[in-house]
Amino acid sequence: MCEKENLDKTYNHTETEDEIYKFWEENNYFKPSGVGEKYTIVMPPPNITGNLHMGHALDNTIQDIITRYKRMCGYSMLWVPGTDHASIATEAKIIEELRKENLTKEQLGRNEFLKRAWEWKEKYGSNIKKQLKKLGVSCDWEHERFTLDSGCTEAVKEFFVNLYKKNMIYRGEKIINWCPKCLTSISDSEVNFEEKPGCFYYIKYKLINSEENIIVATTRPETMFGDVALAVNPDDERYKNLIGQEVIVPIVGRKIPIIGDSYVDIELGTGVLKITPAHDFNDFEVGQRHNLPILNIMDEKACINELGGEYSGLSRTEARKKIVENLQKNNYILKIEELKHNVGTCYRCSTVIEPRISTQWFVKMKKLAEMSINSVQNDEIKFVPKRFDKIFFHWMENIKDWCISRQLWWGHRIPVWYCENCGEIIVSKEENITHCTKCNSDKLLIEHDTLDTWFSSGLWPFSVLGWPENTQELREYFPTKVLVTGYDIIFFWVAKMIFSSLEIMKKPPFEHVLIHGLVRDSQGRKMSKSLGNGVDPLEIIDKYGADALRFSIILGTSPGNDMRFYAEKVESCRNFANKIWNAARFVNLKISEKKCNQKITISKDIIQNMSRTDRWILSRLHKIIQEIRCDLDKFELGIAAQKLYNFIWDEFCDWYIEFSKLSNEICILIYVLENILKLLHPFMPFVTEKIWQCFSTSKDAIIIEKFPKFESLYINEEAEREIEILMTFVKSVRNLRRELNIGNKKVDIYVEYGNQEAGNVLATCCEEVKKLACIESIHVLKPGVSFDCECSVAVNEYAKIYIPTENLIDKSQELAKLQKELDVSRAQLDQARARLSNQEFMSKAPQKVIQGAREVKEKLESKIEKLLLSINKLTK
RNA sequence: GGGAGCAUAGCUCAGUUGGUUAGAGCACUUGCCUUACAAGCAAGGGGUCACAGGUUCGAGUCCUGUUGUUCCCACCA
Repeated sequence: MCEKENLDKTYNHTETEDEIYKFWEENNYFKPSGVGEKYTIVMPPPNITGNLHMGHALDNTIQDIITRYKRMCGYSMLWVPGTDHASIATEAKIIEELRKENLTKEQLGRNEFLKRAWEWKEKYGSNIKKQLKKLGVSCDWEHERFTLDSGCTEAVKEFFVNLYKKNMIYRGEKIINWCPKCLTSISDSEVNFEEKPGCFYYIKYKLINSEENIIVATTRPETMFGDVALAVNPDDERYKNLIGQEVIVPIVGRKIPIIGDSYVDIELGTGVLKITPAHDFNDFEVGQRHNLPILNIMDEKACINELGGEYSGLSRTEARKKIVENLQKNNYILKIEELKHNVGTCYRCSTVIEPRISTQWFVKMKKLAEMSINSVQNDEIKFVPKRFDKIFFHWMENIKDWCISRQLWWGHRIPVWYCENCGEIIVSKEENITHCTKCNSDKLLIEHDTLDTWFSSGLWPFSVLGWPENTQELREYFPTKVLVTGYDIIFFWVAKMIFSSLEIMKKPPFEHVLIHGLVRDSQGRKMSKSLGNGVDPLEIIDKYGADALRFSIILGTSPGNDMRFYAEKVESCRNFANKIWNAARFVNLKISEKKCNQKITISKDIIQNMSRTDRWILSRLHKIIQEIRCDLDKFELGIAAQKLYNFIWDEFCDWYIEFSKLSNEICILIYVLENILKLLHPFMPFVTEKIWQCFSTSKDAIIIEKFPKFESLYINEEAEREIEILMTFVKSVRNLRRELNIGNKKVDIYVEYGNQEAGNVLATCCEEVKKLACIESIHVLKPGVSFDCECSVAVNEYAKIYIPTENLIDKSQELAKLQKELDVSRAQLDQARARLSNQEFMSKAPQKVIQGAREVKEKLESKIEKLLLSINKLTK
């Protein structure tokens, strides 16, 4: 796939990514292996209308990391992709398109309209697929599904009929949320409340047989034509004697009663409420309780109908204006107060919702909600992070029946026919019902309404596996393991999958729900079209590479928390990809120098004969392997990424590679690099695969390599401690060099070791130390022997280091430096001593912590001793 | 009105069951083109972990309260 020679100094993602993706696809690496335990993820299906945005990028990166990790761990990994027909959103787009041709959907007719919609799907539905591939998702594209494909349609019909037979679906005339623009009902969860300015109109209603007026405060005077009563609280001293009397609705002139109902809040407004059952949810309920008539005064577009007399045909807002003018003219308005209030709007088009009485289909939610709550309470389904279960419970506990019918054409038609002859409702999975099942009449009306999009996506975890057919795949790959999604669609989607699955599959659809936050802009604002602050993931991928984008939205983030998007962060991740690229180039160089690239199997014997630095890096690597596995199993991707970043950059590149420049041993170097690449592959799939293909001795692809396994054999605390000494020493010398401002000049140093171990380590790693700290020669001093020379000194817990030089630091400056260090060390020592002399600490703290405190104490004592000597000498 | 999150370096964020001297990236200062990498290397500065109490041998972490902030749910009087 690539030439080993002449590798560019800079990693080029543009040349790499598409080629690598093609390589994976052609080799069918995304398909489940069929071997090993099954692991299933279903992709939240993006809308066919949509383009890839940062939310998708995040959601799918998380899923891809899990997928690649599990695949490398030997699972038969199935990640099912697909798209959602998004009935209301897509239908709106097509109507928009028609409008440009001066057509309405009615003019076009249902069949032609649907033809258009399918054309739209064919045209744009694959767009997002291409975009997801750019991101590097390793889902099984052969399993790709669509919520409106024939299998999903079968599933929807089966589910509907099943629930209907169990009396869990019913048809009823209720007040529902109506969007006057989309011209359809929508469910409670599809309503957004927005704060909008409005007015409180105080209107006089004249009592019959009296000159007295009752003042009613309302924000919607235009609904007066639908008034059927005034209501007061029966405990309200001011009004309770009025209950039973009648008033006249101004302008309208109709008589309506005054009723008592405890729903009325005495404190709010004037304490009198006008009851308009057809246009308000609460009024509807009050009306039901008091057996009041229902006067619907608006049409489907929320224009006043014939009941509105002269206002008939006007829109809600126009009518309000005209009616208020009329009321003012006739002195019916006492006052008008401005206020801000929350108004329900359509989540798709932001039009103000009009509550509307209509006949719709509903799912009974009580039992389903109870089951769902139980499954989360019993930990059959676990939210990650856990706090989201509270939100889920609260929502489920207060849920009302779910309105599932939509007055749209693009969607699953409700499988129902009505007999005009006997009134029978026929619910059937059959395509063509021609005769009534009860009276055999052929006068049947077909139900035109379609189902809420979420009704079909609620079945997604099992419909994509073949349900309602009892397929082998369904038996093997259901339930799924984890569902990855943002907290913003827990109610829309997650909840629906949970109860649908519990009801029909008798099992939870997944074990974990991994919740992530929103990707916001750099100022913390939600990315939105209207603000124009959206960041296009494809542009970022183009510029920095998919690996960089992926890593930047994972690194240092935690589940459920929002994050801000910064190009600078992507840039630093791009640099990280380049760093690994160059580390690999270095290893490759070593290999070609040695003309040897055999793999090694590491045994105990070999480990014992290895150099200290090799034992150290292997120990560190295996600790990291253990931690990464642990973090990934807990879905702590952000922490895992951080650890990898630090290990690769700070330990492997900055120290081990430097060490290895002095060594001829390359087996361990190769071994560590290969393991690093495997650990990193789920996060940065492209660059790791590219390197694997270029450098690896193995012929296969890294995507199907085994994920590194922790082996305690490699853990070597001694080597870690020794390298720690070495690093501390090198850093001290470097620090002193910097202070002395001696550039890159090689120096001679004189050293007094703090203890035997330090002496041994530094003696045996002499070459490494010299190279890393730019030292010409090291002269070892005997402990306690005073060293008289014009030099500056650095002190740490392991050694005292002198550098003779002409550019001596000012004596007082040097003294101040040492004094400052002494003060800090003394304070720390005091702390450690206090802790160790504390009886309760000694008796209650774990041994590990006590031992740690002892070590700290010893190190500090050694350091302080040396510092004091140096200070004494300076002040002499 | 009910609930939840967040508050840690100049900025953006990590910090998993409480345990040595609180971390990273970016930005900043200084010196280096040291043969993998200037998209780099090395050294450094910068934090009362919002505030006030409490529990504990020990609190950024747990509890209570306060302040600020964001979000969710409910709600067209």
